[in-house]
Amino acid sequence: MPIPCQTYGEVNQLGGVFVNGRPLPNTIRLRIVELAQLGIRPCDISRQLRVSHGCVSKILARYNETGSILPGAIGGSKPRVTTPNVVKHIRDYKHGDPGIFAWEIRDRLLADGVCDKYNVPSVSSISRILRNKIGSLSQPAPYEGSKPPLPQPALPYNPIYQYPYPGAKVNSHPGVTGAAHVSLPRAWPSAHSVSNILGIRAFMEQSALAGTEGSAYPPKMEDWPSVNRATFPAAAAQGGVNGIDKLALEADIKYPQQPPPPSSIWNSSRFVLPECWAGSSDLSLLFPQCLKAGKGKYFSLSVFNHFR
DNA sequence: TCCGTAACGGTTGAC
DNA sequence: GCGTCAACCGTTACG
Repeated sequence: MPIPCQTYGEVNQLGGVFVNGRPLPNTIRLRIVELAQLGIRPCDISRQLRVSHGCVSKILARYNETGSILPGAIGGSKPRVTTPNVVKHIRDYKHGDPGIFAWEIRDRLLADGVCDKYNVPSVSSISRILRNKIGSLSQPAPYEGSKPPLPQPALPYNPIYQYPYPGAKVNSHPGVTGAAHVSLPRAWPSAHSVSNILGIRAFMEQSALAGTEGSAYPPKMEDWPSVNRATFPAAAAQGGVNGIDKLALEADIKYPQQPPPPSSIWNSSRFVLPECWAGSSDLSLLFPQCLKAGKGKYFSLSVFNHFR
């Protein structure tokens, strides 16, 4: 039984803070995968970060499967399977054979490749379509008229859904195959992959650019907010939770507003802390790939290796 | 002791 | 604006 925590949600058995129903901050998720890649056992990661071992297991499993450390899309509804195209085919089948059964229509949708097993309408759905949308064959369907409907994709899944089909979780990144290993850096250029994230610059730029057109991430909390919050640094002096600043965690939870502009973060190859991070704790705690290069300045490890 | 996973209570967002 | 539904979340407990 988690202990209620007045400000930051609840405290788990390990003493870590979590918010029920909400994903862990990306910083923690990243650390979990980083530590796993360093060969640290999940049980040790769990204890060190004060995250339940079940959660560690889940995050690592997901990373193995998808190459992404990000949580899935929360909320929303499943897309409709009865797209205009499907309805059209149902109507065609019915028109060609008025005595056709719904289950036969379902089989034909599969056989003709109109749908696959994941998005084929149920028999009851087909019956409903026959009853409501088709009814009398002499009447045009609602969307058939002088003004055609807007085109819809054959697979109407909302792009925010990473996995097009239930039970068929595939990586949404191009060129990604199923097999993956935690201990090996990803070879593909995944915006979510740790191998890319470990290039902290890309990490930060994507964070700062979240929400801009073409960004890999929507401008929401799920997308790297915790490292660009004005509240991020001060919490170190207040005692971290899970090795992560409380305020950073809180910032993650509350969807704070504006990340610093990229230009304020990156100065050429140097990572320059935004002013709002003044007095920051050592970022290398969160990002071991960063090397402190002086007051408020960090180098990414790759930059360091390049110049040494 | 470690790990995978089902159950649980919770949040979220499309409809 | 609100309720419903079905996604997802992390924790906990169990084997």
